[in-house]
Amino acid sequence: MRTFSVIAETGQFQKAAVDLSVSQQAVSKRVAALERDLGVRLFTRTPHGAELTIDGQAFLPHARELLRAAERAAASVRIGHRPLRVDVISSRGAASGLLRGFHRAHPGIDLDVLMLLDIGAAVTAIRSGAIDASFRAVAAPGPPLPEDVASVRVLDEPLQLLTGPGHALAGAGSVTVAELAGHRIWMPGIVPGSEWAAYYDDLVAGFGLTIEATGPNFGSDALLDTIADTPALATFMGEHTRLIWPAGHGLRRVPVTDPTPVYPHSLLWHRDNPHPALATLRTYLASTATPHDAPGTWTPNWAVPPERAAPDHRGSGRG
Amino acid sequence: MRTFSVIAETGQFQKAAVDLSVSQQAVSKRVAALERDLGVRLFTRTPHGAELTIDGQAFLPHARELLRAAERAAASVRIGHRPLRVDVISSRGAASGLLRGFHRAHPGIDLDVLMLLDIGAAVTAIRSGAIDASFRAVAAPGPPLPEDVASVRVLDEPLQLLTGPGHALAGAGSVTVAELAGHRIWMPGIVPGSEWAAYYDDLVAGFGLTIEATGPNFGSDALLDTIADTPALATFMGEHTRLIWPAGHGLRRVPVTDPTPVYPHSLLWHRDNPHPALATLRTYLASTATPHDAPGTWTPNWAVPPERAAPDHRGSGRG
DNA sequence: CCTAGTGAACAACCATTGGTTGTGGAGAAC
DNA sequence: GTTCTCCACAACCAATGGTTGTTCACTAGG
Repeated sequence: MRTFSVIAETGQFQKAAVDLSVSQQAVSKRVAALERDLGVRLFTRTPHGAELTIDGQAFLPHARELLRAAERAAASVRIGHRPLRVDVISSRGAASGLLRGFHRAHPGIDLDVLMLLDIGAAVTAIRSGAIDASFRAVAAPGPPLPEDVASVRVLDEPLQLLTGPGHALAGAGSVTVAELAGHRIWMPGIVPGSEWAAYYDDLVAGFGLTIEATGPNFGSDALLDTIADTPALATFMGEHTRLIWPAGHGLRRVPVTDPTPVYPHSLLWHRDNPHPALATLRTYLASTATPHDAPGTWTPNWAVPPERAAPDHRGSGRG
Repeated sequence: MRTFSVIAETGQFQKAAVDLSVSQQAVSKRVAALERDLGVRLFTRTPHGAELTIDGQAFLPHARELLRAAERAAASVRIGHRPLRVDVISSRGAASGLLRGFHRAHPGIDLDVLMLLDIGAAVTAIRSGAIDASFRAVAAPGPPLPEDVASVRVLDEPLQLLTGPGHALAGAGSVTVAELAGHRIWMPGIVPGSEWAAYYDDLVAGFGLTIEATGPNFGSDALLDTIADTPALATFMGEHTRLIWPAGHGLRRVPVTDPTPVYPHSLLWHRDNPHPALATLRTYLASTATPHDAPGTWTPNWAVPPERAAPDHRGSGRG
C-alpha cells in the first residue's frame, strides 16, 4: 500500500524505489503482487514512468486512508506520547464541543475519543487505566466516586426544548418548566440505568413532567424528522448539542426557565494518571469554566457540588 | 490485525486459530510479532484464554477500522460489482442528500463518493471511466457536454439567505432579489473557474448584487461563526444543504423570492457506462424529480433545459 | 536509420518470514 | 495429586520478499 501510494505521488517506480530505500525491482514486484491480488491493473507503464489507471485512481484514496488508519492504530498504543483517551456521552454533545475547543487550542495533542455506556463503565475504565478521562454527570445512579477517581464540574449546560414548527410552544420565546407539564416529551435512546437516565428521572419526579423514552432509537436524523413532523411531540436537547440541520424542518429551540434545568458535566480522571496531556486538558477546562449552580437553575440533588473535586468517603455498593 | 481482532472476539487463541484455519501456534506467533512491533502487551494470557490489556482495548477499535478500510479499498476495484463512483460538489450539499436517499432505498448498492474540482474535471473523469456519475450544473463555464456524456436535471434547489441574528434581514419572512442589492454577501471558498463560480457570476451580473468571495476558506464552521457574529454579512446556501447547527448562533434561513434563484443540479454519466447501479440511480432520481423552471424562479441562461438529456452538438473547446 | 539513454520487467539467487508439528509449563477443576 | 485446558517455545520447511544482473520497449538525438 505504501509503495503504491509513493509511486502515485512520484509518478515513477524508480523514484519510489529510492524514496523507499529499496531496489526498483522490488517495487516492481510489490506492484505486480498487489495487482495480482486485486485482479486489476493499477498503473499504465510508460517510457516516462507510471500513470494511474482508472482503477488506480479509485484505489488511491482508499490506500491513503488505510495508511492513515494504520498510523492511528500504531499511535493509539505508542508509549511515551500515546493519545489521550477520553470518554464522552455522545459525539454531538457538549463534551465533544469542549474537546473540539481543546483540540483547536492544542493541535499537537492527539485525542482518542470514545463513547462508553454509562458512568459505571467510565469509572471502571478510568480505574483500570483503559481511558484517561471521561465527561459525565456524577454521581448517579451508582455509588459515590471511589477515592482514586477525581472529578470537577466543567460545564453546566442549560437544556432547551426542541420542537417542530407545529408545536404549541414553537412560537414561545421561552417556556417555564411548569408549562411543560402535560406536554409529551420524547427522548428515545436513553440507556436505562445510566446517569443520563437518572437525570431525567429526577427531572420528571421533581416537576411532574411526562417523558417518553419508549420506541426504538433510529438515530438523531430520524428523531429530528419525527419531532419536526409531529406537533404533539417535543424533546430536550442540551444548549451546546450540535445538530445536523437540514433546512425546511423548521425546528425550534425554546429556552426553558423558572428554573432552567442544566446538565452538570464533570470531568473524571484517575488521581495517579501521569499522562501529561491530562493536565493540559484540566488546565484548559478550568479556563473555560462556566458559573455553577447559577440562580434560577436546577440540577439533581445528587450532582456533585462544584467546589469539591471528589467525595471524601468511599461508596459501599450500587444503590 | 485480523488475528488480533478475532482473538478479541473469541477470547481464546485456540478458537481464533480454528476460525482462521491455522494452528494455535501460528496465532501465538502472530500475536507475539504484533506485540513486538507495537512494543506493548495486547493480551493477558490466562488459563481460560486471553483477555485484552488496557492497550489492547484501545487498539481494538483501530484494528477494526483498519480491517474495514482494507475491505473498502479492495471493494473499490472489485470487478463485477465494484461500488458506483459518484462525484458531488460538497459532502453537505443537496447531491449528498440525494445519495443518502438512494442509499436508504438501495442499501445493497455500494457507493464511492468523491469530490472533484469542477465540471471540467468531472467530465474528464466520466469520459475516462474514472467515475460513473457526477452531480453538477451543466454546462458552464466550459464547452457544451461532449456527445458521449449524457445529463439530466434532477433537482432544482432554491437558494436561501443565511444570516446571523443581528442582520437587517434576519427578521424577514422572505426577501426579494432586489432587496439584496447593497447587502454584503460573503461566499468564501468558491473555486474560480468552476461552474459553481459561474452561477454566482451570472447571478451577480443579472441582479446587481455584491458577492465577496475573498478571504481564506476556513471551512463551514468558521463561515457560520462569522455569519452569526457579523450583522453586515450574509451568505447564500442551498435549501437542502445540511449544516452542523450549534445552538446559540441564532442563524436564520431566509427564503429568496421574486425570482427565487435555484441551482440546477444535473446528473452526468457516460452513455456507454454499463454499471448496473448507474441505471438504478437514474431510475431512483427520476422518481424523486422536482419541477423544473417553475414560475418565479431563476437559473442561468446556460443551464441545460430540463427536457434535453444532452446537447446535439460537440463543443469546440473551452471558452 | 542507427545509437544512446531511460524506465520497467524478467531471471536467478538467497535471507527472512510465517507456516507446520512436537513438546513443555502454568493454572484451574476434580 | 492428577488431569485438563490453553498458551509458549523449538525445530523444521515452504513461500515470501528482497537482492543483482540482464533484457525489453520506447524516446530522443545525430
